Amino acid sequence: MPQTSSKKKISRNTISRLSLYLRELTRLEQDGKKAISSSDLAELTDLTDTQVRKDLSHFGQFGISGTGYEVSKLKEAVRNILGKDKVLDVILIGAGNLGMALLSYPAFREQGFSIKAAFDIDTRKIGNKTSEIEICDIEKVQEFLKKDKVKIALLAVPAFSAQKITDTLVNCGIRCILNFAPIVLRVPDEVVVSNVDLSKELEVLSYFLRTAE
Amino acid sequence: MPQTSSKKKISRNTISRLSLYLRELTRLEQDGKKAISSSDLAELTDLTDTQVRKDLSHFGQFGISGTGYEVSKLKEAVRNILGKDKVLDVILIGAGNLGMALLSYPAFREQGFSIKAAFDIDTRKIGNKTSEIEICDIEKVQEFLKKDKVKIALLAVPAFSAQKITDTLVNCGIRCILNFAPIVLRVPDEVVVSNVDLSKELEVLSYFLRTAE
DNA sequence: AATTGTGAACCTCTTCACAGCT
DNA sequence: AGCTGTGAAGAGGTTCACAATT
Repeated sequence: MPQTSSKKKISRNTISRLSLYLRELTRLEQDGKKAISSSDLAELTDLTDTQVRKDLSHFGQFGISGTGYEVSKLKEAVRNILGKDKVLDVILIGAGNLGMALLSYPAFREQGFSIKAAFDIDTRKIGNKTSEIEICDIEKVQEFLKKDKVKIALLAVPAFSAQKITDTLVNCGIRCILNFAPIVLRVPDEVVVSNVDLSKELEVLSYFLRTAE
Repeated sequence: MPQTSSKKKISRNTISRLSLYLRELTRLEQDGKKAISSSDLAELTDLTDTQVRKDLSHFGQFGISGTGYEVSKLKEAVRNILGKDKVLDVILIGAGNLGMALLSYPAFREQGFSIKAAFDIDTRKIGNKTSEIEICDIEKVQEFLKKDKVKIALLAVPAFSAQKITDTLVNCGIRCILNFAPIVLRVPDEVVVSNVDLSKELEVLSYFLRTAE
């Protein structure tokens, strides 16, 4: 099997932390900061200096001994690692309360994500327009994905219909799903799912609230 | 220091998984299922049977050798562990797009969480009512928390104001924060924060999309 | 003098393997 | 026979400690 570049498998936690670094580096650059040390970056992200250096070391050597990291250079490097050097196209499935909030969430565009289309099953919603995006019939998602090779889907539908739609999406070439439905999705190995589960997060808080008493 | 019960510290991941178990157990109970084995529960949550048993073993012995677990009994046990035997009161800070979506998110009430009040800084929004909740001036949150001892806050405000409001909330007795702002919040040790960071999740997907190519 | 990059040590979480229970 | 509960082993992730670099 031909291996393009890095052999070692990088953990999801490492990638999550890279995302935090990118956020802080972007702020630092805007604030006109030129250089930063691993310990200062750790301070900003509530991590340790070694953790920062170890994370970065998986992808190359970006620092200067005695000086630290050049902010804009490191920012670009992390952007590239995360695949954010180009705009990422996504589609939205489900135009309920949550879906509509996602549509009008300005941070998406600012962060380099572009919602190309939105779909819903509810005929009363179809045809509505928000933030330049028209809501289309879910039946047309297959047709859409045949033309437009979007790889990422935001899934904001009720739990009971999430698996069925997921199967369709995967069949049509979707490779990444950001799932808001409170259900464990079944997907082939090559498809990546991230879950945003508000109830789960609240239950975690609830547990720690109780144990702290 | 008097220790109520268990000494050992339970990891956040374990608690997250308990939340998944609770979800599936609730479904199983609704479907009329009486008993379930650790391997079947593992199948439903995409985990391993040993993981399920190990997680539960931290809190006691709930199963019957040779038979498995009684669904409704285990469900109640997990509910209690997570502190969901009583309704959990929360307040909402920030009534923008996301905040409003949270207000009208029916799953909250269904899952035993109750939004007691909502606050915003924007005078145009103050006074509006959604789902029986009136949006109040953020200036009144201190006064509110003096009377109503809510311990959990949903923080859906822009990143630039998140830390300042957090400081106020913590001073007024808030102990748990579900943070939607893309920023690492500084809080005292006794305060627990969970983060919901859409950009981070998308960046993780973006990374895995790129490496899969 | 300050800071990076990294092997080794350490720690935490997951999985194995099996004794013991129903 | 089937399944739980758990000590021990294994895997994975984090931190330590320091040589190397500017």
